[in-house]
Amino acid sequence: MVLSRTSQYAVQALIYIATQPAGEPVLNRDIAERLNVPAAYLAKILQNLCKHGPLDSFRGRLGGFCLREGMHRTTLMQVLLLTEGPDFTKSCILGLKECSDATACPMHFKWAPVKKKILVMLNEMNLEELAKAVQTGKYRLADLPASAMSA
Amino acid sequence: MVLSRTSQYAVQALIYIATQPAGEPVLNRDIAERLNVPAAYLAKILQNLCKHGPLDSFRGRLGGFCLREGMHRTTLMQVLLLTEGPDFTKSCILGLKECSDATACPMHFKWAPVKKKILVMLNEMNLEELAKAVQTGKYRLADLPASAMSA
DNA sequence: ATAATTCAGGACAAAAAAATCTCTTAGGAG
DNA sequence: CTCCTAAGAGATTTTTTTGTCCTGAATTAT
Repeated sequence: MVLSRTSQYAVQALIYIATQPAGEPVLNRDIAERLNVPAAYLAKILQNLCKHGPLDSFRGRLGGFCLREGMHRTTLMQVLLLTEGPDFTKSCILGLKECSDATACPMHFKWAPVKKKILVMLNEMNLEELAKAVQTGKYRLADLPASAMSA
Repeated sequence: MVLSRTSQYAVQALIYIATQPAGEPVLNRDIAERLNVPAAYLAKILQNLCKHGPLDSFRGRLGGFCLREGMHRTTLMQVLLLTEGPDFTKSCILGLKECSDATACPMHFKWAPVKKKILVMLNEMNLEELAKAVQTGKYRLADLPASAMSA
């Protein structure tokens, strides 16, 4: 329901990075291990988030990925527009190309307000908040991590 | 966002069948044409809806697909549990296997009420209602059908 | 009976999504 | 300067989803 694996990995990774000390790059390898996600695949996703999104990358020793300056407030909506594509918010639940108040599918008027709620929620949630939630220890970013918890 | 193509086709087809006179089987070919959907693929989906769902099928001349007796009130939730699988309602937005109030992902408590609304909506919408909406002519089931409208 | 029609069912093919591999490029440390 | 490390980038593979094809079984009209 709702998100592609790619988007899920992206969001998880960004939240994880946001939990780490700003300015200290996080290794792809460590993120992948922590989230229990394929490292090579995650690398592609992070690459993309660097090109068009809130991430910055550094090569070589002490390299890794960081949130760019001021990007802690990046919303999930902004992330998902990158990972799911720009039509993310527009799609009709029945898959019609054209579905608006004027040309509506039979679910449109029931679905529209619910969809609105989803979009509001995604616009309200940002990485910093989510990271803080994780840092309380009450929430988990991945299934039974098996490895170390962060400070 | 939200539904697989398979589910979209299934819902569209069921609504279309529900708009047709009860007891008069509708041809797969006609549904596919009306919805502008690949016929052979739709056939598989309808087959599945016959085995486990609200549809009934008849072979030979005068054959086709009908809603079973009493199945006009089938909800979208019932349909989607078939097409998306029984875990449809359980899935975590971040993809965690385990995500409940006790073991929550960082989005869980924001997402849960919205998800609830989606599930309520899906439980409230049934084929009969949706079919009636379509019959008013104010809603469309497919993109620019090009072929005939039903009576 | 026979032919025509329609769904059933399995094998197969194409496309998309997810995941892997390999090599290159850049940066830091000795 | 050289080596090591980590991301960049492209090709490739695997898996899943979507879509096609063909043959068989059931039903009905002739």
